[in-house]
Amino acid sequence: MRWSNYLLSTLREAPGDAEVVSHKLLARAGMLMKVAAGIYSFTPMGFRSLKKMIEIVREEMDRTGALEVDLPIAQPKELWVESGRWDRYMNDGILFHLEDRKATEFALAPTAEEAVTDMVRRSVTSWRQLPFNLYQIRTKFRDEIRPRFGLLRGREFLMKDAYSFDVDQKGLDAHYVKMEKAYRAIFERCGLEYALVQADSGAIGGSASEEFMVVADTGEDALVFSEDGQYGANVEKAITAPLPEPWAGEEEKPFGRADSPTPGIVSTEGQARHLGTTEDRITNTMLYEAIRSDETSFVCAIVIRGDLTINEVKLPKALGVAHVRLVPEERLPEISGCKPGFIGPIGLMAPKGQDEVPVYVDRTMENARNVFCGANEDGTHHSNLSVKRDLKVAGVLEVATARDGDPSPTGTGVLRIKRGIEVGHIFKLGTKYSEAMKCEVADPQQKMIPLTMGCYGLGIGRTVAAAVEQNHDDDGIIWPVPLAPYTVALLSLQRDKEVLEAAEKLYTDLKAAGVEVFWDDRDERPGVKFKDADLIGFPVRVVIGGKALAKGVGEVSTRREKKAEGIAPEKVVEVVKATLAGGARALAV
RNA sequence: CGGGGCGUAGCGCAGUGGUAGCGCAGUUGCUUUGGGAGCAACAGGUCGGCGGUUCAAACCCGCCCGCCCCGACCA
Repeated sequence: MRWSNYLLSTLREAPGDAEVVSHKLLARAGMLMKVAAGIYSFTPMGFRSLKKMIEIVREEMDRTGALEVDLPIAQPKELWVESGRWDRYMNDGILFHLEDRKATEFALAPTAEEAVTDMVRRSVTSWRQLPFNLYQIRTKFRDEIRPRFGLLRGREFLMKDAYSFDVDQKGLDAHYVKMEKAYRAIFERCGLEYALVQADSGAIGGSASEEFMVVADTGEDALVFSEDGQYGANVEKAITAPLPEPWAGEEEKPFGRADSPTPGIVSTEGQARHLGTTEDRITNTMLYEAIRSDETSFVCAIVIRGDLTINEVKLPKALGVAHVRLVPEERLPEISGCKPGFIGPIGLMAPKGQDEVPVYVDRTMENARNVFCGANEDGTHHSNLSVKRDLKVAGVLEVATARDGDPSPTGTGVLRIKRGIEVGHIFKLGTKYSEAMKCEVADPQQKMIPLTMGCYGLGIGRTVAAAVEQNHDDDGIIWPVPLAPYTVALLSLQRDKEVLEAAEKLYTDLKAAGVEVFWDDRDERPGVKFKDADLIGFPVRVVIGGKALAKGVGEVSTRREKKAEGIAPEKVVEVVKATLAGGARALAV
């Protein structure tokens, strides 16, 4: 392709609303344009990279035997009511929805469990028809509360979603492993540094789930890794080995009722300093409203060490409820009798409809003794609390957030925290949707059984953006060869007959050799062409200019290394092909 | 949804009540031609929208819309 026949304009400066590198560079390179918050257009150049990604995913999915389908984006409300997700997503406010002229409601699908389950239940009646795995690559909609980071969190975005159907857990396990392998193949083909981590399964539901993360500082997710590489988890899910207990081996001292004044000091750090102790001896008591799936709720107290924070993703699961939220500050006095900072586990007053406020302690507090806790009176703490002696504990939970340096659950070494971009997520769904939507088949004993499902998402645009986050320098994008819009940029530096003829010949030869070449044949100065080629990030650059041509050579360089070598024109195609075959990391000469 | 900020030419920005500007990009001409050239001329604007105050509003006031950041929330 020749630039003079293309629609492409680069920008010297990034749009002011672009925040992350991938958005800035894709916009400057003229590949991507923002149309509204979280909604983007791909230009011809940008769409080529997106299509490369689509094809890689499609090839690897097909290789596993998965079957491509096309499910609707506009889905009738009744399907979503059937699965129970309409209310849930509407409450969260993230469901794009609309009405047709008869006021029938539709959702713009954020995922397609309902649609695919509906397709399957209309198609199967016998266990003999299983197993299979259905996938699609289509636009998804999520009215994110806060879209941000360019393509990394859009409201309209391209996603591959796959749904496996089996008669039993064993079949699901096999599908899950197959998908994990396919995802590894996909991200490896894209040349991305990625990690597989344990994850929370979130609103989709189900049991096991793991996330594929591209490691990048701009990532929204915090990831926890053991130093030996044996353990990796999203911080939402991560556990630690038991922490060292500061009170280990101590005798229990007599409980000191309200004997420790902490006037006006609400921070754990300040209280520890004031009381002459360390933060791990200060107990924080947090009051949460736990909301069950049937919308009933109760207030409970969570007791945790002052140097730790409660993980609000782990908490509802530990309590066996659907949701938690902190009790609003203005309601605290009616339950505790004091302001935040002085709340403690002893003497809480149950709100209406509740006999008592159950007190749960984090695992790290189970054996705590000789620690301070709030006295439910402003400016006052109790001293020498011993959990087993002084508290009526409703349960011991594992709800602390893992920290950098905490001991690894693998038993050796400590945990380290890195940031990552979630590009894929695989779930073992189980029978959640098949039961709700009566997607059943007859087993060999003629018993009707709900199908066991898995679901597997992969963000197409997000992965392309993640590739840019991971592969760029000050001058622009450095496309991994498999995702490059064109693999070779051909630059003709002057417009005299010799240069143009030599470039024309190379252009023809490269195309004939099956190389995707983008020829910058514009009437621009050399510097402009160099800058634009670097910005767009073609992995290999071929330059035809008066200087080198006078010596009878063209120049070939890689975007990554930027060291140009003079190559005889008849050798250029060969060198380019060899360089691309090696991933364009270094010139193959 | 809470807090903060922004909205002026394609992009980046200046302009605090009195003729709407600058840089880049664009068009034409001349010169230039190996890392975002120079000179000259030109073109391009409902100053986010609506309403108000005023002799006069990009600027002051009100309402609305859009966008960004922090937080809460979240496949």
